[in-house]
Amino acid sequence: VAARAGVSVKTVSNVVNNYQHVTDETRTRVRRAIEELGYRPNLSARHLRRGRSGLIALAVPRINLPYFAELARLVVNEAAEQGFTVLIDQTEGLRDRERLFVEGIRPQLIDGLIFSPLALGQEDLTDRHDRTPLVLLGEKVPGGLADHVAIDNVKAARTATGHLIELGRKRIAVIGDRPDASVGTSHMRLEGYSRALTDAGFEIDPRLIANVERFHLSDGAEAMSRLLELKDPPDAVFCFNDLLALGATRTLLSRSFRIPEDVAVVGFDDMEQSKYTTPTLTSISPDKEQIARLAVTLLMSQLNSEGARSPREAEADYELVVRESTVGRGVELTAPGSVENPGRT
Amino acid sequence: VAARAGVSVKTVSNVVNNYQHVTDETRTRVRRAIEELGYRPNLSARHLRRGRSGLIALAVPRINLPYFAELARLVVNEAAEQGFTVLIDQTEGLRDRERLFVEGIRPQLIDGLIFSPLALGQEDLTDRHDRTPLVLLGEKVPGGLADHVAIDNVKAARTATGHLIELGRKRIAVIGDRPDASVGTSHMRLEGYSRALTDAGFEIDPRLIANVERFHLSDGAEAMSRLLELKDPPDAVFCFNDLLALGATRTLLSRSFRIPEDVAVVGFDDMEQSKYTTPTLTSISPDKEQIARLAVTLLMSQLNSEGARSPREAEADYELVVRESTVGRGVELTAPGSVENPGRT
DNA sequence: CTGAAAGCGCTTACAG
DNA sequence: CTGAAAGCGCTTACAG
Repeated sequence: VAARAGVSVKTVSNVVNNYQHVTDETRTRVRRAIEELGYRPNLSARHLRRGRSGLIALAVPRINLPYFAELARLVVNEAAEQGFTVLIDQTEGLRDRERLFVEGIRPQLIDGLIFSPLALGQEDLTDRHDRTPLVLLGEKVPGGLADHVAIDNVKAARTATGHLIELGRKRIAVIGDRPDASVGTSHMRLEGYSRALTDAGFEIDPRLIANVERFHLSDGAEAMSRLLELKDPPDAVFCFNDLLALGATRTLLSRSFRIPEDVAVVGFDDMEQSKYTTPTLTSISPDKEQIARLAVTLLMSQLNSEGARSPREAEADYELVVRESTVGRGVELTAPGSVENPGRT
Repeated sequence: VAARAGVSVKTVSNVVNNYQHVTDETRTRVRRAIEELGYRPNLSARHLRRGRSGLIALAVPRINLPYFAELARLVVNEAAEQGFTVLIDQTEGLRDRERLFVEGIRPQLIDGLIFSPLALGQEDLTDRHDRTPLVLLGEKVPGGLADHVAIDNVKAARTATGHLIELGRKRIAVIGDRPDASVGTSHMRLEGYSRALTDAGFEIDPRLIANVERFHLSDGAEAMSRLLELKDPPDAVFCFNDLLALGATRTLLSRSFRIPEDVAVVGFDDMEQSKYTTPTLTSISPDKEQIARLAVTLLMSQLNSEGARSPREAEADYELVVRESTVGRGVELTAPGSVENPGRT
């Protein structure tokens, strides 16, 4: 290597890696040599030798979905602070692809995986051969087989539904049930919705539960259309994410329903743009920064623990951000949105 | 390695890499051995030996901005088809960070870089020591120093402005000038705007040119506020991206201006959600899929060409998607948006 | 504080 | 069709 530009290989290595025991003078001499020769250490070689690559993967259904895009941004930043680089995998929410990633599609290249599954089942984790440290996000896979970060979805859905009840809404619909995904986020949010209604002495009307294939704009728009066809249509709708809510909003406004006067709308995720839609969208806002931080921290703790550590659960905070879609322009203040019901204390 | 599970190292390698000259029987025997031992090839070692990592980086200002999120999705998919994995860098649009990435922050780890710069200057490319293949996106850096993919921004801006002129608008404002960025996208779009006006015999009123710090929602909202304070406010506004347009829309609607009756709005980028806002947003829609494909293709061609190849320019198509924000509900058809003026033929 | 050597786990000419 | 060996470019005990 650039050894003959001054001293020995060892010394160069010491300088490059900022180790001790090098005279200041030698250090500058080596630095200059590196500069002159345009030397760049080969990271693949370093990885091979160190047994660690400094790469982690983030696997999400689709990176362009606002929630995942925002999360990706935070994970990339958080990882960078720990000296790690993030590479992106897209599962499309397909079970087969999700299994592939959990099984380790890039053997021994990545040091860890942060994974937001949609369809993964417990048995996929039990079968797991790959030993890459894993942190699961959001969707809870039963069995406690891996580290997991999420907010309390049941409680959050209760908060959202409770908000609508407090506003005096009587027929509260929900968009986002996915009956096929027996376990998971949808299920927990539906549970929270049901509990809130029951607690308030409401009956649960199954016709007000609209299911969807995916959590996209078009699904929300279509589901809302179906709800409006009921002979006794809803006066409020709780959507399991903001995209569904925007889709529903579109349907409502294009049919000249007023929001919130005729139908109040609540979303989930609090994506960036929900502050700027018309009306601005009331939404459950998970602390995404905290989620990203917890995920990276848990991953690092796995990396630094010898052997298998017992899996950990971490719960992130959330809050309900109240905006025009439930309370109208009346309370529109200068602030972008008032806050109510913190996730935990 | 798993050699003693059957034959020799060479044979195992042949099997793993799907080479010829292995009996079917041997092949299955080796496969079984691999399975039994749970063997995973070490990719770092392979990279070191092959001199190629199969990793490419995508550097964008922020991964959560809808345009870049959508682009990232397509680049990741396109790269995956070529057997490459994408890792994400965020520059925040800061010149110093952009220089860092162009200089090669991960020496010899990535095989190539797809880079969407905001602040990079010609001299940053001239000084470049790093030899990693590079493809620039969007922002054109003069000097023809690297491969480059973009749409014709001048022409696209002309199309957008021309659309407003055809609709009979007289005072057409623009949001998105960035006077400090002397060269670049903003500049070209402003140029297209000016030409369209001049061609139509309009005078250019500098008070109708609103500049912004960044291309975010809040910048659009603020710029629109400023334009509305003019004693002769605009009856149309062309925003240099959809986020600016949504911010402007928010300001307009919250002050009870009607879109498009009072003010027509055109955006740029045609992000997913612009089909579902109220009103839906007329926007210049670059062919993002084509951009991603061209970018990856150019990168691969650099990888496969021995020595330095002379830089190439590739132009992607665009179209103007006309929606409610310029023509109102009247023409709302069943289709998500009609199309006008293809980018090129 | 520094030098010479081994080894991380692959792949690939080179013989056989 | 297969075996034994060299080498990718680092880092790191091990001597000195």
